[in-house]
Amino acid sequence: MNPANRDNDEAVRAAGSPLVHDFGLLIKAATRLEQRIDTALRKECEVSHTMFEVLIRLCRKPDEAVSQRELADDLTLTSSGVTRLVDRMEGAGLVRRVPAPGDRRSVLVESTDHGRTVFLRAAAVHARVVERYFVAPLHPDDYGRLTGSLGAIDKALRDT
Amino acid sequence: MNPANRDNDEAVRAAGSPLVHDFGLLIKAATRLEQRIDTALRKECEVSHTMFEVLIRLCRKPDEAVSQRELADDLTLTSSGVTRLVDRMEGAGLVRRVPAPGDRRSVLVESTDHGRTVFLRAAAVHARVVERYFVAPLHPDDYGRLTGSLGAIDKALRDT
DNA sequence: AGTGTTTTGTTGACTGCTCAGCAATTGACT
DNA sequence: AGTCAATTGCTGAGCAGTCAACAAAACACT
Repeated sequence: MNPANRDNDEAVRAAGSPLVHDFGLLIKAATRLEQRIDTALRKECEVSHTMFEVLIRLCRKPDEAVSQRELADDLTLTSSGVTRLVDRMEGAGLVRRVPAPGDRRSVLVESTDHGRTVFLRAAAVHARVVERYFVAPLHPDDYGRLTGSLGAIDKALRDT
Repeated sequence: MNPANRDNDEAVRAAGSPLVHDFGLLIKAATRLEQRIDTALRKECEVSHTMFEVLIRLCRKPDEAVSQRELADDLTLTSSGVTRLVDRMEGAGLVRRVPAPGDRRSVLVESTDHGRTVFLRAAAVHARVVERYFVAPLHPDDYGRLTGSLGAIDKALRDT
């Protein structure tokens, strides 16, 4: 058998490996899930999923202002990505930039009243989709294991 | 208590809900995982993660040519996204377009020899990252449950 | 106090996708 | 055969992010 054929067979084997398939499943499920949420939020609340994630972070504690850097880390975005995201959200009246007391480089972002109102409507849409495609398909005792596993993966990623 | 305060409290409660957190974990873990793979593949093999996924699909069976439509469905992309992706991959010599016998609208895509070579190198990189951040962090018996759960979620998404 | 390093956010140029609109081909139904 | 609908891929325009380069402020260390 010549080398080209060996390569070919090896490629076929590698492409069919269960690890490749399982990992693909994670990426695909997450992608599809995010797309569902995003289109639902855009249609019903005129907010993108990313904006919704910002609002989650901002509404977690009352009157909590969060620096753009912190947002970037939380959302796995670059700082310039956050700059532009906050630009759009500010334009839509969802958030407001305020200077950070004690650090004149930093910019804090806080939710407006309108932002909180939109967040509440969006949270209902979000809950509906999550319930339907994330909770309902799972056996009840698999749910806890799934989140535990995801937590372990996330930890491994953050630790390095 | 006035309505504004009630909204505020409700927003705080919604933002802190465990479902919101757990779902965020899934999205975040998948995003970070994909970013790792993508940067590793770009650095070591000069291929994006999306291109790698195309090669997986094309190398699964020897000499299997796949239509662009099929690729679009598999990768959760639009057809125009695939058009442009295949343009770039063709430019890089990884794949080749061939006319579909029996349907003059459709375009089949097949891997070149160079595509298979690159795929083999990329598969090694992919395996390394997946092993480290997807397999290693999990308890062995959680792995099977995780993929089962992901399969159930993916099925629910595809069925509707 | 002064100097080099790090952190923070912004900007210009680019990438990789989407959406809307299109032409070509195919299929479905009389 | 003839028409109307659906499918397939392509293109222009636009959006949401990246990266590289930057200025301003803060920090570290003599």
